[in-house]
Amino acid sequence: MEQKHVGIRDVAKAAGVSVTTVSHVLNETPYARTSADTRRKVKEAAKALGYGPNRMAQSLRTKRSGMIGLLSEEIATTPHAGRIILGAQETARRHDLTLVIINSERDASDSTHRADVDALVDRQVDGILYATMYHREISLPANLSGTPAVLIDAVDRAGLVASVVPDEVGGARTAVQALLDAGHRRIGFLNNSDDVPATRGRLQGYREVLDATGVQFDESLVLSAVSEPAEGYAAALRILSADNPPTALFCYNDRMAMGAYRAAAELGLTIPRDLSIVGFDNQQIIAENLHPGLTTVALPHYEMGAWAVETLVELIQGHEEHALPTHYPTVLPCPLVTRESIAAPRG
Amino acid sequence: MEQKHVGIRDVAKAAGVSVTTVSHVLNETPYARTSADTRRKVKEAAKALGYGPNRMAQSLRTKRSGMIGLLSEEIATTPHAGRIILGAQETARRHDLTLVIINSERDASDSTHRADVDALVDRQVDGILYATMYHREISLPANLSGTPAVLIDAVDRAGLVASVVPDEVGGARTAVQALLDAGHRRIGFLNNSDDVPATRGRLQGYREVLDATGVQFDESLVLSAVSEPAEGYAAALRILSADNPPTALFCYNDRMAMGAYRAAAELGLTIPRDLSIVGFDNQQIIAENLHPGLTTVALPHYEMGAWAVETLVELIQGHEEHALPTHYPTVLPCPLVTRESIAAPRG
DNA sequence: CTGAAAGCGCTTACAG
DNA sequence: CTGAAAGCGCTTACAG
Repeated sequence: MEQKHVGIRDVAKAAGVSVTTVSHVLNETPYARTSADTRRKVKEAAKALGYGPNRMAQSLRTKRSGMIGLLSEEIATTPHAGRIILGAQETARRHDLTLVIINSERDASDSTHRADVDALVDRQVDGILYATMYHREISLPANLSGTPAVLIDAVDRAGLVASVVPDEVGGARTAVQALLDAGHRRIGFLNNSDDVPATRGRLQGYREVLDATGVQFDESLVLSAVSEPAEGYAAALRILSADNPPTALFCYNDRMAMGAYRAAAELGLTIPRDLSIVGFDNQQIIAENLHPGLTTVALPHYEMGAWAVETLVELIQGHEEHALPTHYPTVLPCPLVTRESIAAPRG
Repeated sequence: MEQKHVGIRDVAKAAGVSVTTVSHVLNETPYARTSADTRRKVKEAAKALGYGPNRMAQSLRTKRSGMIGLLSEEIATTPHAGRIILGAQETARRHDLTLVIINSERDASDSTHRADVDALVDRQVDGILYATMYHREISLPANLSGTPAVLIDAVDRAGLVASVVPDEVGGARTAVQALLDAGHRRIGFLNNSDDVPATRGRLQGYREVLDATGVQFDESLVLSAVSEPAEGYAAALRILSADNPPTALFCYNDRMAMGAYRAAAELGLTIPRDLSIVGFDNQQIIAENLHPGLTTVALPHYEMGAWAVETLVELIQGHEEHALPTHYPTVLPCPLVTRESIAAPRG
């Protein structure tokens, strides 16, 4: 039906007015006064013709594309990423912004990253979101500096751009507190062996809350391993077979917790009767389907995506005064998701 | 640094030539002859100024935006979706196309879908990819008809637009054949209870390969349930506790297989010694981390994304002659991923 | 081999 | 309250 593109001129002709007037009524230009009758005629003509303004032409004229770019490392292939996209997209839509997503490989070269940024800049995006697949410290492509930007789940080594990350310390405190509240005092920690912010933050939270409760920190209760089920299994087996084993385990993530479940089963330990476990990440498919369901701490992916867009919008509009100094990353809470893997210690 | 936008005029000025010439050398216009010296000067000036053409201005002029839209239902939140995006994006990049992703809610209204299509059309995308979160039959928004489009993991009820789906029948044949090859003859099938193409196709494949092998179809061996771990567990418990239970289970998906593993464990059955299991989907986190690893059939998500973009590019370029009649959906193979859950039946 | 000029579809001072 | 005209940054016949 709309074989040939219908433009603002067609609407003007149909309504018997000038294109100027059509533009004013369709955009509801605040200072432009138009008669009710004219407005009606224009709107009717536009609807009848199925007119939609050519956004590229608009952008060219207004210097605002209404698009923001989301540059992400492997985001499309990592399980949590979807919620970042969702949070960003729903928020973007609320601001009438279209999200353009570019997925780069995890270990892409600097020049690839620069090319991705250039692609976005050439497309005149109004701002850029830069997301990593897990909480990391990164250096940004130099050509990003000309465009408003915010980092998601990452902090800028140079401390120049706004960023939002999960509250690793607080999340760990929450998780361990749940164990303490249930009465546990010997709490093992299966930590990640990578030197990333989450590793350090979760250890810090673990220690802080133990301190606050007056429980002596016991180094032998903390094991580091690759944060996957197989390694979590091995580490759990080791710690649970030791003398004076812990009555509860705080796992760096749900994947390691998955391994810990298997270790417990092999050792004849029933969860949570003989062993309480708390995870981190709230990775749906794991936490919901382990038996019993895994109590864990959720990462605020959706919220980070939403926050990032809100902040980007402020940057674009030049309301930076409202924003905090960008070198302090914004930290979002990690709430506890209670299922059935925690009980009081035996006896 | 690049405070004010550098345009083609700046390059022309710096190189001491006209904008026409700059355009020709930068775009390598085939019929335009330029001296080697001019080309060098232009390229140097462009690089020195960090010039990148304004894609919106280009598009406005050329009527080709170089963008294709990916409209998806919940794609960002479903575990497999990432691979569709990845396949589509890598292929798009190879064709110098930018992918614009719009995520719509699963049960969005028709008007929301229309609005999403309009958003893409207003942005002048050259074509649209429409993806669903699992193999489905759908009706397309009417306003899609003006734009080249291809469906991913979905077929058009009206049979008008090109589409690509997994070979459900073939995948099921492959899965069941693996069980037959191991020597099983009593093979249970835990099917999905939803009336979707995968349910029908996988049942068909199961029957076909049984027939081909001369194994009598036994209705009591086929159970239908919600395709989740809990229901898979219940169904497996039921079928394995019956008289003359099957020696192997073909599960509609890995999630149900996950439940079947638990049922087997409770029944004291060791996999694969006492019971062989084959799944469908190759959902990484499940299939890899179940013990023993789950042999399953992979869905060609990446390939569907890639195929869809290739086909869309042909449609855009008007090479439809190459394409098959669009009312036959293209079907892509589902290969077996062998792990450790299949062995010969006991005794 | 090179350049002047029209025009893609809009918005926006500006004039009336 | 309404409209003629300039111009956003490019590409592309066309002329030379």
